[in-house]
Amino acid sequence: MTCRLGAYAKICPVRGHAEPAKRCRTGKACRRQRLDPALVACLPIFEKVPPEVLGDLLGNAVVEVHPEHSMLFEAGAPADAFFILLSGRVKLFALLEDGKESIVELVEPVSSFAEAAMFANGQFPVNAEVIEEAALVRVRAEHFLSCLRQNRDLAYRMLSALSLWNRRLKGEVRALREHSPLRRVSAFLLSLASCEEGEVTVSLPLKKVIIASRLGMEPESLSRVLGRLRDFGVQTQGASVRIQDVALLRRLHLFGEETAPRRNASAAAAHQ
Amino acid sequence: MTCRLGAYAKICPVRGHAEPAKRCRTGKACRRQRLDPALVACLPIFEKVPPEVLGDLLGNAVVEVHPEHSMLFEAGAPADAFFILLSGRVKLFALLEDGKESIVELVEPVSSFAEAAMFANGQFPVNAEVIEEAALVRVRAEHFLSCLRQNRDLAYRMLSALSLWNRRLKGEVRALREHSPLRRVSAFLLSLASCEEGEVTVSLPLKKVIIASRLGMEPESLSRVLGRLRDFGVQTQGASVRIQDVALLRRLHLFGEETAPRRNASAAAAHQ
DNA sequence: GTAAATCCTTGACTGTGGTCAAGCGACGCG
DNA sequence: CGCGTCGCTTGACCACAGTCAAGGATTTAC
Repeated sequence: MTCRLGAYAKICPVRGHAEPAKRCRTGKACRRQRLDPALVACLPIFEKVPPEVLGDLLGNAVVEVHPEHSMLFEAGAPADAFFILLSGRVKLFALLEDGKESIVELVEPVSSFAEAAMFANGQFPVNAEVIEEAALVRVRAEHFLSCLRQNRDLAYRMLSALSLWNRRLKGEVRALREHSPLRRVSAFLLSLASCEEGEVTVSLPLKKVIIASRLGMEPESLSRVLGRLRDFGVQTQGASVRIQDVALLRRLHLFGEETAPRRNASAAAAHQ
Repeated sequence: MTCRLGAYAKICPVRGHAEPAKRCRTGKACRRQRLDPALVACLPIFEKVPPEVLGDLLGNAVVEVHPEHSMLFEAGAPADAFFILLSGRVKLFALLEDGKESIVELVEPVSSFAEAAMFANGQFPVNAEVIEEAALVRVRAEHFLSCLRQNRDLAYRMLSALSLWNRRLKGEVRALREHSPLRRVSAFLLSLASCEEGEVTVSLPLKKVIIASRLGMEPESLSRVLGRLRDFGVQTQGASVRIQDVALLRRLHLFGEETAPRRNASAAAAHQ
């Protein structure tokens, strides 16, 4: 269905919610509010969890708003929970012998972290500190794991979803490493196309800035590539893209510009 | 420990075994030989499985050598196994209404496929055909899942490992999307460095061609970048790289070339 | 309605990564 | 020893993606 474009097939629907989970300005204490499960349903581990189960799984979790500089956990502490970052930023870091920090990762919304430690049933391997007022969901390991125990299917669903994500990400890495921007764009367009040949009109599911960044290029470059694709029968106007010949675009994607004859002449002729 | 370089920390040890699992030329029938668990221990799902358990888990699996064009499974068939490709190539594809194929993915060694379908306990969503004589391990779902059932810890270990891989891959995607080749190389070097500041000499764990491809660039570019890094106190000769000042390299990686003063003068002075 | 803002495109310029080609050192082999 | 291959570096060249800046196009606000 996606013709070797696995990487981009799943690109659009999820990730980066439009509204970054309203941030309530609090002083020091972390204010709490109920969590809408839909906000986290797109996370890899929850992707295959049925919505009605997800609520139970999270155990009426609340959103905690933590101010800057608050520590979420320290390395070595028992990993009795994992976290979902809805907005703000969190820094994961290790402390070296000489007291210096070594940043392991900057977590950005929306994503979970410390799940691995929880599953490993051990201790947090690093420290976590809020570096920008953050809305967080703390999921208690005890409850979470007991849900998994009661509902064996759940673990399998998560394994399945994570396997798929691994596959997707690997594909994306490959595409970024070895495909030109033009190929990445054509792959993206093809992943949107519903048919395998002939003409089709697709509508871009996101703003071009976002698409560009997902494809690893600047919006200007995306514009230019779309312009270059015009010679190959791809008309773009606004968010709707008309692909005159899906098979042609696919050849272009697979074999590059030389092998695919331009739609230039015919297109130009048709215009007049 | 890796200072925001998560993506590359795990780059070296695993992946792409030196010897691609000896390929025994067979006619049509698939010859079998015992499987060395060490060959597959590096796969994401098995990464955290203790070696002694891995043998049981695979249930004295054998390596089957399948000739080109053999079908491994068809879409819709019950997903009663998953596969590990040791050598050769396998094509995953869907069949469209009009009978045409749509390639979903080309699987390359060493990697597993169809695990997601097995975990989901359903049917294979696509067809799989060997397109280049392939050494494969077929892991029966029944046995595999019953192992998971008996040893609950196993599923958690796999969840943990897959979560970590997801994190790593996400990091790698980010690096490829938004870091310049120079930054990727410096990140790679820093991930090899054992200390956080001062001088250190690391030895490249792989051939430069391989490193270059992992970092998403041509070997020539890697050469040039290493050359440019010489101005910043990074001397390369052969596989050994001497980093004069790890902290300096880190600044370079984080903030770019402008902010990090060149080691040019001092280095040149030191040489004479 | 105009004005403002946002989104997108286009142009010009520059840096630089890919490509082709040659050169170099190390190593293995007859 | 010469010869080859192989891994790596260097140079020259060019295509092209990033950047800055300007100008449309479209939507939103007032």
